Amino acid sequence: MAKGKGRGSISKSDILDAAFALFEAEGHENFSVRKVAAGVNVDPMTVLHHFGSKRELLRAIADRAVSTIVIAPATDDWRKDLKSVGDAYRELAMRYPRVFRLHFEYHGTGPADHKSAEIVYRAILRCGRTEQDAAGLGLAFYAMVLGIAQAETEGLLMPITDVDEKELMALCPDEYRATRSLVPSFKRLNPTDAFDAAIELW
Amino acid sequence: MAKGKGRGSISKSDILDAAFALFEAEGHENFSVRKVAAGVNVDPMTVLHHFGSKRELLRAIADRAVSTIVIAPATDDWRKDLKSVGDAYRELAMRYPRVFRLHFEYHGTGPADHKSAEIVYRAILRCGRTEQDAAGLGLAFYAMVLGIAQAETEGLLMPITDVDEKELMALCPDEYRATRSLVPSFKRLNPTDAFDAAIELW
DNA sequence: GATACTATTCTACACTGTAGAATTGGTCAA
DNA sequence: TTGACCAATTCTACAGTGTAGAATAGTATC
Repeated sequence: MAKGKGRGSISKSDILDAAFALFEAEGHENFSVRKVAAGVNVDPMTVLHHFGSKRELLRAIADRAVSTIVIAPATDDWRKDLKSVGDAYRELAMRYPRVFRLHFEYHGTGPADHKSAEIVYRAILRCGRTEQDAAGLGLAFYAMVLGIAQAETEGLLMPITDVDEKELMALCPDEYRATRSLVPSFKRLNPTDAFDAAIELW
Repeated sequence: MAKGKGRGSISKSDILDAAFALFEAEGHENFSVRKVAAGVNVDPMTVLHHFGSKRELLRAIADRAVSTIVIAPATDDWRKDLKSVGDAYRELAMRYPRVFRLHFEYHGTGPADHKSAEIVYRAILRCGRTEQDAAGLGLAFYAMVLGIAQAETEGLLMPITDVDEKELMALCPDEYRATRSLVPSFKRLNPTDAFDAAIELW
């Protein structure tokens, strides 16, 4: 069963596989180079030899996640295109919620992938924006999509809990009139609907 | 000069001050309980005694940042209100770029503060949304604002560098037509204008 | 076979968070 | 004043971290 310890018995991508799985299973805090190494029965320094440093290993994990995004090709409906890019990122976030955070850490909030960026820019240009506006709006769109996707993984774009409800209802009734009036809506919040509503703004 | 080492010579909030400053100066990676302790000439365990754990100390740092936000009171112009909430978060992000990240970690992407949330919900309700839409849009607005603020701290909502320009111009001219056509606009991108344009959508 | 090279492991170091015990100093009751 | 109690502080120790640098093993080229 045990693979020999000789050279080549474990490849760089095997290590990345294990690292990715470990990160997604254990989260950032409990992730360590040594655990990755133990998982593939290899010396910790072997991991570093292949990836240079823990930081670069994490970057590789983030890149691997992004590379699994599937974007639908552009259509003739620009809003639909925006939505499908957004959906792709949301889907990624739900699939790998923990790894998704790394994306923020290593790519900030900009387009990590030229292909999806092109779709976004094309869509925004097509709805009659100036080029200067389109540049800024494109990045803003990304920021929104990633923000929403992350909110979803954190459980913030979900129906509020009873505890939350109590907290909100404890607020001063006329100082927090709007907040309180929305409590029933927060209770039946649907992430997908919320996301769609946000896309409708564009 | 040296404060006595007796009890009470260093308060919990002194420690928090030092921790905050250290985090903002050194970043998440180089932050440690032991360094905080050394900075105020105290045993590391004293720090933990006051805050329970490193994690809770970080949470306290994040809370302290959020508590410095100054939100302009609501006006009769709802869009102006949205903008001023957004500006407040952007300003916070620019003031404490490193600590700002913690906000993501500990509050996700939802409203950390009921006061600013109330302004947002009130604004969105006032422009004729249904309550169900307003609930989702309110959270989406937050996600966008925090996303943009973070993008700005990462240098992504800035004019692109010559290196970036080269990379973009190396893309296939007709597959990436939109991206390439926007390059001049990316070069003279103004973060504030971009943010304003995004607010205009609402 | 000798050489060169690269993947892998071994060893060691400085650093981390924090559990648990020991100590110090202040406060209040007797 | 003495003693008891308690909270703030420090001490000690431990298991774990990333990784630099040296040692080793295994493969490919001459």
